[in-house]
Amino acid sequence: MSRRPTILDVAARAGVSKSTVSLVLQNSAQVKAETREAVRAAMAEIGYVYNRAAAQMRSQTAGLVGLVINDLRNPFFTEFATVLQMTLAAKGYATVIANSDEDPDLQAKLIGSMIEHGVSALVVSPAYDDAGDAFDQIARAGIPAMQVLRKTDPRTGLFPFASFDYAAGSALATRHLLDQGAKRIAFVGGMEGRAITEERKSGYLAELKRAGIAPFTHHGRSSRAFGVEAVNNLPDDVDAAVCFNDLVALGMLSGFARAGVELGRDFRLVGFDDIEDCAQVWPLVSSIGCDIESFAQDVADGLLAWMQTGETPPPEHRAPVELIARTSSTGTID
Amino acid sequence: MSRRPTILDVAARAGVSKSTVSLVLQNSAQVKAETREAVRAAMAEIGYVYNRAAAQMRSQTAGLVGLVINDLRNPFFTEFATVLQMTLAAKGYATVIANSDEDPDLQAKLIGSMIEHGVSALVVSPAYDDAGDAFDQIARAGIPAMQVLRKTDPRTGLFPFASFDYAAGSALATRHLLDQGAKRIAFVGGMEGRAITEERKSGYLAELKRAGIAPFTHHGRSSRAFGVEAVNNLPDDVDAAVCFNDLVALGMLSGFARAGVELGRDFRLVGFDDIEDCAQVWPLVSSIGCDIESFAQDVADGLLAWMQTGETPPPEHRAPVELIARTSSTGTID
DNA sequence: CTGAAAGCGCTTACAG
DNA sequence: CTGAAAGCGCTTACAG
Repeated sequence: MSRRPTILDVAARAGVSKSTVSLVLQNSAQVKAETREAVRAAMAEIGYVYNRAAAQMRSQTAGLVGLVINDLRNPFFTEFATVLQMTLAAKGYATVIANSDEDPDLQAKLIGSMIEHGVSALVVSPAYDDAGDAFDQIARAGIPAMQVLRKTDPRTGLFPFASFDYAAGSALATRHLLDQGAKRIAFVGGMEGRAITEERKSGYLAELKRAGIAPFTHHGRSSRAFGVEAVNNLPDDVDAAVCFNDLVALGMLSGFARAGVELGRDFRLVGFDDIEDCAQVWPLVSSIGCDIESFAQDVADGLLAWMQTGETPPPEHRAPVELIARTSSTGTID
Repeated sequence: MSRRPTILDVAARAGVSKSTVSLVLQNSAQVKAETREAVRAAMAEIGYVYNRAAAQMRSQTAGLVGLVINDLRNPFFTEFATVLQMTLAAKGYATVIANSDEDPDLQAKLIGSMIEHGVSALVVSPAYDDAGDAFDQIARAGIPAMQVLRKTDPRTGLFPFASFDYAAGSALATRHLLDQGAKRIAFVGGMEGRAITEERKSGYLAELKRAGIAPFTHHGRSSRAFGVEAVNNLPDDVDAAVCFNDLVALGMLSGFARAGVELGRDFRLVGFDDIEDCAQVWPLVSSIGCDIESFAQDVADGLLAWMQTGETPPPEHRAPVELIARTSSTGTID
């Protein structure tokens, strides 16, 4: 039990040269099947473990992908991270995951650390208010990197942006609420001025304009807590709401439950993202479904192609969304 | 813009030898402050990026920690993973995170990959039904590794186990429900026979025995969906429940809301884990608080000590838990 | 299809 | 406090 065995030990054991062992490790077709088997057997016998650091140093590629997320505790991002990690793992890439916790300085540090670790590519759902350091760093390192779900760097040629068609989503939600007979619809949640808030609001505003109804927006944090409080901060004539996201909608659901207001009858609600909870609370919460699983897979596939063939993903990709109408907006039970 | 600069380029620029540059990189005290500054300046000027693969190869340490989680989508584990990652990042370690999705084969592959990447330590919340491959692999590699929240390998000397004092938790919950006047208390959720289920059940069984009341257990998956259905599968005289976890409790909450049963009055409920949602749904859900944030920090600290000083954590650590009584069991509003 | 040689970018004793 | 030299374990042309 001295040191870990190396390819030299494997070579000695199998009676071949170390180059041959290296070729076997890379599944090269130029090694005879028989030789390959002998080498594999030798590896198993002596308990050889591939040393990626050495390989990485020589070949300049680590089989490592970095993922930096602004809020990893948000189930929407967790699901994204999980599917991305699993898809990449299936292709032989390990994923270094980090939560920037909406902190641009931490984000810059994390990205720097990942670059040092030699990640082959990065996926970033960026914190807002970044001074540009994060992506400048990546640009200097010349690593393929994508912006997902949030865009903070305008260089989408360099850092392609992938997200959902949020404007279409809120338009769908608004039209649906009007169809259900809503007279005055509020838009609740989301920090004013942020790109994602404005996108999600734009479809709502467009539909209301078309219907000749005045909008009412109540902005704020995208949390359950904000949703709970929002219930008490709406004008009396508001009888429906499009929420910035499901967390806000779920918070409003709790607030209304507490206040004895029956959702789907006294008030109509549509969330955004269709996280799992929407179908598991009562009343069931209508939402704009963003198929995060397919989205994460698409991102993974695009990234793999980029790393392997050099083919850059399109500068902007908008995944389709759909309305999932449930009790909170229809009042019907299923 | 040819290749990335190396310490040789930095040395040339700063007018020192490459050893000096290396020492500066390691914050060695033997370099004069003045020299250090000159070297740092040179690095910044030429855009030097530390190459960890090379360092790792020579020093045999990567500054990388592996985290393998059986279900990364579960908010309890997400929180754990997030805090662990952030604590390690603050100490200069990057974290490779992977979701084994309860699949022992995938788990073995992921651990193998992490070992190849040269992780300095591993933290595993293992999938059940592992044939032992996972930890055997780690044992062979001789890497510090901890089992957290679930124990599947009995070698706690080699793989220390850290978790919460679950038995005390369910005893607390049961006693509390009895104090509230519950006559017949069920234990709902958790797969029968699994260590964690049996632990969480043991305190419940002990308290009921003490009170001379017959237990009623309804086992099953630890999901909201199971909780929703469980509501319809309890004997009529059951008027309270200790749930295996909060997901089950939240599912039951939805089920009762749908059935028009008022929690805290018609039925009393205590969950387990005290995830964020408990305080944000309505009625508020009582739960056994497991301070996952402190726990994750303790695990991180223990692991850092182990890596740095070789001091092994205790074979078994049980973090204390507390009862958080809320509306679902007390019927009172705050 | 296989072998001998060079080199990836660092760290680590060792001399000075 | 600083410099010259060896070597970590692979991959990569290049010969054969």
